[in-house]
Order: sequence, then structure tokens, then C-alpha cells
Amino acid sequence: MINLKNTLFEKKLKVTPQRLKVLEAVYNISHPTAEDVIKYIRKRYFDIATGTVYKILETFVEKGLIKKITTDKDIIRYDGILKPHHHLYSLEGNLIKDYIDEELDKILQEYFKHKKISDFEITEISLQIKGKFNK
Amino acid sequence: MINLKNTLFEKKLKVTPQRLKVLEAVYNISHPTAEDVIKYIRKRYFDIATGTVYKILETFVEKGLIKKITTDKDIIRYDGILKPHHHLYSLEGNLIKDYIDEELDKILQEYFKHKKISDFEITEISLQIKGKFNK
DNA sequence: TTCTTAAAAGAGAATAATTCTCATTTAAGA
DNA sequence: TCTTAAATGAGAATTATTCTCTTTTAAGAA
Ligand SMILES: [Mn+2]
Ligand SMILES: [Mn+2]
Ligand SMILES: [Zn+2]
Ligand SMILES: [Zn+2]
Repeated sequence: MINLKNTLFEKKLKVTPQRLKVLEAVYNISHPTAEDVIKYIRKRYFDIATGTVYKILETFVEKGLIKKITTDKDIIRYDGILKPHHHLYSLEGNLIKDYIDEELDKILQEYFKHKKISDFEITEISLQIKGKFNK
Repeated sequence: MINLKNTLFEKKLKVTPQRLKVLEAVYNISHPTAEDVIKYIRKRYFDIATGTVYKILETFVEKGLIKKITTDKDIIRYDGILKPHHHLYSLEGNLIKDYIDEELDKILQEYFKHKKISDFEITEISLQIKGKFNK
């Protein structure tokens, strides 16, 4: 259980009710959209302007408190899990699940220690695994 | 050099000038947006309605002639390369480059032949490699 | 080679996701 | 408590995409 106030404070961000709840939302929802975050806050706490949520999410990404994840939709999704990890994408619906696999990470790390990509400096590697969830 | 007409014909798609040029565009532009495709066609050939391009792109995806690729922007990008491959994403700009590495593919294939993911059937695995292009 | 017709394309309005502008409020430090 | 830069809110604007409806056309039938 992380202290949200302190998380903001450490990044020199003003501690506002809106920021606290947006952070809580992204930590509690799996790969939420901005809309998901807005619903989460409005249902539980208070009304909040959509522009405020978009602004806060962007700020958090810049400060490294959250990440964006990639999708093939015209919609942005966020991730509260900072540790590099992989994602399982449903080919049918919109479901995205985390996939954590340290053995795989070691294999990849080892592979790219030797194999260099010309003119490119790797920061982060993640797998996109597309397929079907068997309910 | 592929025969575009025949590609459409084989998928039982009516061969229209618009479809031929959209297909050509996706094959010739690296990871284009719908807007990129529209510009490509308007500059070289003829005017085309934006709705037509979106519709055609969607049809091509359904028929497996092209793929969507994932981004962390609210914009959809397409890929004319059907063979599974990986992508290098620039952390700064919008640049996305293909990364093809058969040795790596073998390693992954071997790894996931044994390692099963519970309740998930893998269709396709691709790496997202984020980092910096050294121009 | 016409003729027919279902499918495709086009124009433009509608919707969805995100960003912007500017007035008001507020966190935080003096 | 006071001050003020920064954050929020309301709503308009912009951007990407989809939809609706009319017109055009590819392709097979006659
Ligand atoms: Mn949209
Ligand atoms: Mn947008
Ligand atoms: Zn995740
Ligand atoms: Zn590609």
C-alpha cells in the first residue's frame, strides 16, 4: 500500500484531491482509459472535469508516475505498473492482461546484451502477445 | 512486386481504383495513418473521400491484407508487412521502424513451446522495443 | 455488348477522444 | 494569514473516426 500524497510530493507535484484520485484510479484499474478514470472518480468521490483528468494523466506520464500502453485503437490507455512487463491482448475484445515472466526477461536481456541493433539504443523491451483468452 | 489487382481478386474484393491505391499506399508507406494514405493518394492519383479510405482500410484488416499496429497515441497505424515482426519505437518522436530478427523469433518460439500461459492461446508474439534512434 | 444490381464510393453530418482557452479556485510557502 | 503560481473547471475547439444517405460503378448475367 503506497502513500499517494507522498508519491506526488516526491515528484514535486502539488497535492490536490484531483491528482490523488487520478493516481488511485490508475493504480486500481487495469490499463484504464481517461474515461475509465473519470468514471471511477465520479462514482466514488466527486465530479471532475474531463480536461483536468487528461491534464493530470499527461503530467503523471511526464513525471514517470504512470505509463502509456499501446493499443491498436484510437484511444489511449494507461498503466500504473511501472516495472517493465508484458501484455496479453485479446484478438476479439478489448481485454488486456499483464504478463510477468522473469525467466523470459532474463533470456531477452541476455540476448540483447550481445545482439546490438544498429543506430538504436534500447530503453525498454516488452512483448505484445496476441491471442485468445479461454474464459 | 506484387499484383495488386490479383491480391484483391483473391480475397473476393471488388477491384476498384480506390482499393488499388489504398493497398499501394499501405505497401509503400511505413506504418501509415489513414491520413498518410489519403495524402499519398491525393498527391499522386485522385481525390478520395476520407470515409472511403477508413472503410477500405478496415476491410483490408478484416481480410488479412494489412494489419493494425499498436501505438500509445490516439491514432491508428497500419502495416503492410504481414509476416510477424517487431517494432522499434522512438521515445521522442513518432518514428516506428521494423525490426526483423529470425534468431530472436526462434528463441521465443522455443521458449513458448514449453512455457504455457494459463487460459491463453497465443496467436502472435511481437516485441516492442522502445528507445532512441541515433540519427 | 448491354443490362442489372449489389456493393462501393462520395459528401457531409455526427460522434468520440483529446486539447485548448480563459476565468476561478486553491495548495503551499512566506 | 497573505500571496501567488499553479491547478481546476466550463465549455469551445480540434482531431480522428464513423455514420447516413445518395450516387456511381464493378462484375456477372443475359
Ligand atoms: Mn475517435
Ligand atoms: Mn484525437
Ligand atoms: Zn500492464
Ligand atoms: Zn512493421
